Amino acid sequence: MVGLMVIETVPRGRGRPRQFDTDEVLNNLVDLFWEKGYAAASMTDIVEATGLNKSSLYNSFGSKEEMFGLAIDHYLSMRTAALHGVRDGTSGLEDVFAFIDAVYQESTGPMRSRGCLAVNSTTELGNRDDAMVAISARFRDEIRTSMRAALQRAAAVGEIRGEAVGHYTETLVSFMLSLAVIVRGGADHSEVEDQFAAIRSLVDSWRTAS
Amino acid sequence: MVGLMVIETVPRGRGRPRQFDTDEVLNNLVDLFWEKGYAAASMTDIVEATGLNKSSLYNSFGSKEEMFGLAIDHYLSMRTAALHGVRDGTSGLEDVFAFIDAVYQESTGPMRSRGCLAVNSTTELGNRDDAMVAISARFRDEIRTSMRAALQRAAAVGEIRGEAVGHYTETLVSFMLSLAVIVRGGADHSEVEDQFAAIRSLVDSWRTAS
DNA sequence: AGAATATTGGAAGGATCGGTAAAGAATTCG
DNA sequence: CGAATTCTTTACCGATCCTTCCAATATTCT
Repeated sequence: MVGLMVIETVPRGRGRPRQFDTDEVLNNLVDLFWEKGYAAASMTDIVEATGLNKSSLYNSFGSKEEMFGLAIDHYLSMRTAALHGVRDGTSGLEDVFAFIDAVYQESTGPMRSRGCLAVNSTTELGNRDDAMVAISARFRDEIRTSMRAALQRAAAVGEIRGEAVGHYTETLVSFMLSLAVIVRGGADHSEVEDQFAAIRSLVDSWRTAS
Repeated sequence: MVGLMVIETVPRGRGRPRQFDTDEVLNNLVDLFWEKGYAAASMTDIVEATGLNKSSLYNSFGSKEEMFGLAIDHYLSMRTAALHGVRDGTSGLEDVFAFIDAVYQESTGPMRSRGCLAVNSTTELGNRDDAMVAISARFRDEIRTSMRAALQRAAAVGEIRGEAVGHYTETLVSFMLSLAVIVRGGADHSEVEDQFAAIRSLVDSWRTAS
């Protein structure tokens, strides 16, 4: 099959090859901005976090603002990939519960105090930068679309009422965003537990009597 | 009636009296940090926003960090005052709906892009500063307590199921926090509208058949 | 009026901010 | 090998960061 080769082999240009892995640098950038936010992360922090020289960073990734943009994009890609598990699942409410469980794992894991990079960035830069507004909207839409897909499957098999899918979707989006805030705020275990108990109970209450 | 005078008359000290109103300065600080966040608000911004001289600010309010603390406290007092309307109301679900309406007004008003200072600060500084963690917790608890009080009144008169008050409370907290994120993120009118439609529909669904 | 007290204004402080220019090192192509 | 190209290193830039100091100003108490 002679087809379109989407992913080219890495073009080994003429000059000196890079001594770092772009994806690894991106991950380090994500971690840094996730932890400290945009403004509080200095170029010195970036140099330390990536292990690269300042000039190498500017040459390869542009300004701090551009690095942040790349980091956010990278983060969103990861999140989107995770969300597609729910969106493209095969069951209905079961997929929703599985997703909630996954979020629960992260919300009680060692990285919990970082919250969500998208939410953190939205509240830090949301009203100042048009690009950030677009990214924020895309992030919420990604959640929304995935939740709705699962809920529509649930409605299709009669697990829940079809007319309520819209409201239910918004409710799930709401829980996801607020959890990011709560976890980032250093809430203790019981408070997080209460939130998850509430959302699980709520989703469960959506089941039709059948 | 000879009693304890809690509020003394303002002690007019010996020297030159202040030429500014402390409360007004505090309001200006709140507005600034609300709009720009902590890190992005420079001392120059603070000077401009308050109209005071830099030295006057340091003399009367301490460092930038202390000013931020005072601003957050001030903000929380205002929020708490507003929440006590719900907490100490006389009806049940009706008070909840009234509160939702009030939040709706703010979420669609001219200041909507500021979101909530407490939420913004939580996501910006939440995991770095113990004092911020405490303030974040206090803020959430304030909402939680008020919502629970209203829901308990609702349960007492049979509007809703008493066993569900806990879960319902968490759900309302969740909506309040996520709305702050959504609004701050520059969401368009329809998205905000969808969120409110969902929460109103949800609360309405809590009503017992009776 | 004079001493005491407090705020105000402006200038300057060291540190750190994000960013850049130029030389050195490593690799590929002719 | 030598030219061309690219990345890395080092040093440095002006601007801005938050903060402090000190003299000038304004008010109250004696």
